[in-house]
Amino acid sequence: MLSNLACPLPKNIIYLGIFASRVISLKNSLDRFVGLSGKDRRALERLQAAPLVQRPARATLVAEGDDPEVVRLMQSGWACRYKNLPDGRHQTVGLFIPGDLDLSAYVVRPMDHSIGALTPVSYYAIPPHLLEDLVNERPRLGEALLWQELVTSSIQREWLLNLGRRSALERMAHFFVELVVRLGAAGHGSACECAFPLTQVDLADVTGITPVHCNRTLREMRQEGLVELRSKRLQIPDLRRLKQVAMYNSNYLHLDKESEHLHAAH
Amino acid sequence: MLSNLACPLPKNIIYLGIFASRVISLKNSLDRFVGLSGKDRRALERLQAAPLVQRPARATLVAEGDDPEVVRLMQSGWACRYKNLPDGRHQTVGLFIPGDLDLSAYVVRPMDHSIGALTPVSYYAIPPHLLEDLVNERPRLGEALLWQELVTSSIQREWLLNLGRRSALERMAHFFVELVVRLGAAGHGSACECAFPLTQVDLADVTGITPVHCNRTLREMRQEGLVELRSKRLQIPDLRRLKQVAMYNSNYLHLDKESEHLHAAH
DNA sequence: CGCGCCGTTGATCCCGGTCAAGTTGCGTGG
DNA sequence: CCACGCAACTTGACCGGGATCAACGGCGCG
Repeated sequence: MLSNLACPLPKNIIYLGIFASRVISLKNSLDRFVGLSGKDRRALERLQAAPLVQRPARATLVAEGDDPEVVRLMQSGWACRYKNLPDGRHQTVGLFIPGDLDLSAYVVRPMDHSIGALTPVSYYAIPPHLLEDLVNERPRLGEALLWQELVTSSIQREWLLNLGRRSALERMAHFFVELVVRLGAAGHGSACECAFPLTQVDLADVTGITPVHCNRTLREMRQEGLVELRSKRLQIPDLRRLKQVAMYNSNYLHLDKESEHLHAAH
Repeated sequence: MLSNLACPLPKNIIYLGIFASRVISLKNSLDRFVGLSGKDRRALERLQAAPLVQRPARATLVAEGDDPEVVRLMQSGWACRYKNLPDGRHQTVGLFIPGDLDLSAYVVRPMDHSIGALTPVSYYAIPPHLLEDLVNERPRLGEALLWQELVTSSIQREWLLNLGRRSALERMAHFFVELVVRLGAAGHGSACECAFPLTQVDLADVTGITPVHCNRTLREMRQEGLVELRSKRLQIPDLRRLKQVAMYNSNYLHLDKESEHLHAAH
């Protein structure tokens, strides 16, 4: 599975900048959810003690059946969760971008899916007990983690709707919109453009179609002026129209909690 | 949406028996995950203070966009989560059976999906603050709730694989196996038989196909001797074969934590 | 220079969707 | 008691989105 993806996220440099204060992205994302006090934030900074692991594109970070030993906080690059069937079929069931957290190891149990690097990645390998201490000390952080998990769960439900009821073109449109929105919220890319390091095969794995049909659908979208996909970058000429095509409803990302910051911070 | 389902879970009587000690099923399910101490269990019993709500079949328990005000602990009957598209298409994205918990309200935010009763249901309407107090007092319970949520998430991932890569027949087979296993683990039904109050339309909503094709697929399964579905009961003559057809792998339900009970209890 | 990954396109097939028309069975009201 | 209505289930005929199989071009890298 090791390979060498030619264009490893041009924006990595920016990610690194954002992570100058290394856990800031996680703090931002947790903060958005529940509102953190100064003490909560300082407690979070202890995560910086965790080692930073680097892996090449296409590396398997954790395989189905493994007992994961660390909680992973993505620092740069993209990764995905995926599941296999014994006859070779497989489906991507989730996407990690920088700032995303994988809590699989937080409550120990064998993995029911695998995690693979889509690009070269780096992540903090956080020992579960470190997180556990943190949560015992600052219960609000535990709530924040539950929040994180609930949002991940919510995205999965939208993907279920995607795979169950949207057409191939609608699925791809929906995925593209979700992508710019999530990346935008995390501080990468604008409202209508972002990095897109996935191959067409990767994209087919995400959308539950075949690579061939993925190619044809992309051509159609290109001809319709819905998206442009060149040199590992995604451009959306008319986001409003793409959202219409995708029947996109942003409610499932729960990105609108900013107003509630006031409640807990002090 | 109100209707009158003729056969409201013959086993309700048994459910009621099981709930003689009303939260026992929740305790069992949480206990399986993390192991609870005597104090944890006694704390859980405070949930009995929550009011027991009854709703008819086909009632909407919570609608997309609502701000849910209570955490729901299913006591009897079946319910499901579902999502709609503006043009009328919709997809079931999760199933509630007795003992299941919906934490949507635990961290307040508008619902990104709806919850509907598939049969007459009753559930405990737990005020979030009650749960919050419980968790602050007994952090282990917070961990148990996170566990619950992680397993729910895991089931959703398996459903993603289902919708993305399994054929109609495989999906239905997989759903049936999951059902007997989950119901069995919750103490309802045997390894090869259980209640099945869903209509073919409900089943089509779950499996992401049309009711017509659902009917034909059921016929095929019946002819193959894979399942029998009569008078709201599901019978599986040869569970092993059905599992093979479904390419079923039980790892995602994480039902094998019993051995770890010892760790925390005292 | 050649191999392998990625993207692209054509030809053909088939699973599952769509439309339409029954049938069955139960609950309700005359 | 029967008539009616409606929801669930069933089946047939046809269609089409997407899968499958196969081939080829571009290009980065060893």
